[in-house]
Amino acid sequence: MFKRSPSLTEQIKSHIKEQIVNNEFEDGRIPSETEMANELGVSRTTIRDALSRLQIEGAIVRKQGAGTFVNEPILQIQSRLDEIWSYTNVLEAHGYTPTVQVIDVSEEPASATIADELGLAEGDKVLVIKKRFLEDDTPVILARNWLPASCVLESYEDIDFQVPIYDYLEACSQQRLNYYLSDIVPVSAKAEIAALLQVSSGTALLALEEVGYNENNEPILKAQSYFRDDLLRFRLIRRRT
Amino acid sequence: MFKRSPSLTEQIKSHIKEQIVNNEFEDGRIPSETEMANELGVSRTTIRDALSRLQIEGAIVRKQGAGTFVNEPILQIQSRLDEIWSYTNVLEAHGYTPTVQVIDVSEEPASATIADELGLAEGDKVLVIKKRFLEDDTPVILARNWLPASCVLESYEDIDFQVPIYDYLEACSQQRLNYYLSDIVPVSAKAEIAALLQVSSGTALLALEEVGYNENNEPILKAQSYFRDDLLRFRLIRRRT
DNA sequence: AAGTGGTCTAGACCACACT
DNA sequence: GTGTGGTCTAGACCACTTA
Repeated sequence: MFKRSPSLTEQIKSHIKEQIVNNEFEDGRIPSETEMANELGVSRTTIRDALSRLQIEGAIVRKQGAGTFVNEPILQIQSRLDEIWSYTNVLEAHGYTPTVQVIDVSEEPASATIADELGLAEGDKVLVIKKRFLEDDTPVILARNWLPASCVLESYEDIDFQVPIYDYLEACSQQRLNYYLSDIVPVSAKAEIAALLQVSSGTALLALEEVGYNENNEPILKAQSYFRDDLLRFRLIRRRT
Repeated sequence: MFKRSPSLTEQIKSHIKEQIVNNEFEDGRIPSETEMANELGVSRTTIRDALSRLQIEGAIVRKQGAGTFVNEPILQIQSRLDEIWSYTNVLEAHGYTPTVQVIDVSEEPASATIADELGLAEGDKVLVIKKRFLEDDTPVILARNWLPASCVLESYEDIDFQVPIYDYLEACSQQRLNYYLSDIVPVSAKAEIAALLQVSSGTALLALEEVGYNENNEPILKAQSYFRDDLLRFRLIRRRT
C-alpha cells in the first residue's frame, strides 16, 4: 500500500491528516494506535511517530487511557505567527490573491547595528530590498530585508525579487534559511510607513524585527516587516509547558 | 542510576539539559545517541525520545550524518511568546522582582461578545478580574480576565487573586486550563489604559486578546493583556514547516 | 570507510480512563 | 475488566556527512 520514499511515517501522517480535514472521523475520535497499525500493515511505532508529528502541529490531542482526538479549534487558525514563512502564502490563506511590489533594491554600507547583527564589519556592503504586498491595490504588508552583498553571486539587476527572500538566498548563495528569531513590536506608523501602507499617521501597526539564521546558526539576513492589523491578524497558541 | 518515576526519558532529558546549560559539551557537540545509550545503560530509543523533546523546545538541533548540537541562539531567548504562562515568571526571567496588584474584582452580566466567546447565554454572570503587574512601582503589564461565575464555588471575596488565574481556576473549579488561543494586536493606548500603565496616551502597546480552553477544547476563560513594549519585549522563533 | 542520525520492526509492561 | 495511550527494550537497515 505504501512506498519507501518519503518515509512510511510521513506518508501515514499525510494520510491521517487528509482524513482529518475531510472530517472522516466520527466525533473527532481517531482509531486506536493498535487498530491503525494492523489496518495499515505497519508497526505501532510508525503510527506513533506519525501521530506525534500531528500532535506537534496541534492537529490532534492524545489522552492517555481515553484515545486520540482531532483538535478542532486549532485546525481553524489560518495565520499562526509561529508557522508563517512566505507572506504570499499567508495572504492566500486569508482568502486574498496578493501581488508583490518590489519598491527598491540598493547596495549600501552596513551601519554599526546591521554589521553587528549580521556578523559583518561596519561599512561592508549589504543589499537592501524593500517590498510591498497588496491585495486589490490595498497594501497589507511592508517588508525590508538586509543581506550581505558578499553572498550575492550575480548582478542583482537581473534578478526577480518578487520571489520570497529565502528562495532568492538559496538560489544566489549556498545559504539556506533555517529559522527566524523575531522580536514582536507594536509601533505607531511614522509618516513614511503610513503613506506606503495607506493608513493615517500614528495608526498602531504590528512589526516584526528579525534575524534569519542558516543551519549553522549563523545570521544571514535581517528583516523588518509591518502589518496592517485591520487587514491581517496573527494568532498564536500558547500551551502549558 | 535512574529511578522509575518520572519516566526514564524525562530524567534523561533533564540530565542532558543540565549538561547543556552548564556548558559541559565541547564545541556544543552532544555525544552520539549510541554512545549515550551505552553510557547511561538505556536503549537508544529512550535517548532518542529525550533528544526529541529537547529538539521541540529548540534546545538542540540534529543533523543526519553529522551529529547533535546545542542550539546556542535559541537558548538565549528569555521571553518566548509561545512559552510564557505566568506573567510573574516572565518578569522574573527578565530580571525583575515583580509585584501583583488586584485592581478590581466584580461580577457582571455577560455581553453578547463574551457570552459568545465563552459559550454562555447573554446576561449570564461572569467574574471580571483586573490586575496590574509592576516592577519598582513601574507598571509593566495590565490584564483583565473574564470567567463564568458558575465555575466559582465559593464567595470570591475570600480569595487571593494574586495567584495566576489558571491556579485560581484549578482551585475553585474542576477546570484545568490547557492552552490559550491568542490574537496578537498592536494598539494605541487609550486614556484609561495609558494612565494605568503610566505612559502617554497614544503610545503603541502590544496586546493579547485570548481565549483559554480546557482539556475538552471548551472555552473557559477570556483574557485581555497590555504590555509596555519599552520594558518587556516578546520574541518568537519562526521555523520552516 | 566509518560514524552519525533517521526509519522501522515486534514485542513487553505500565498508567490511566471508561463503564 | 477492557482498552487506550505512554514507556522501554533490542535489534536491523538506510541516508547522510565527514575524513
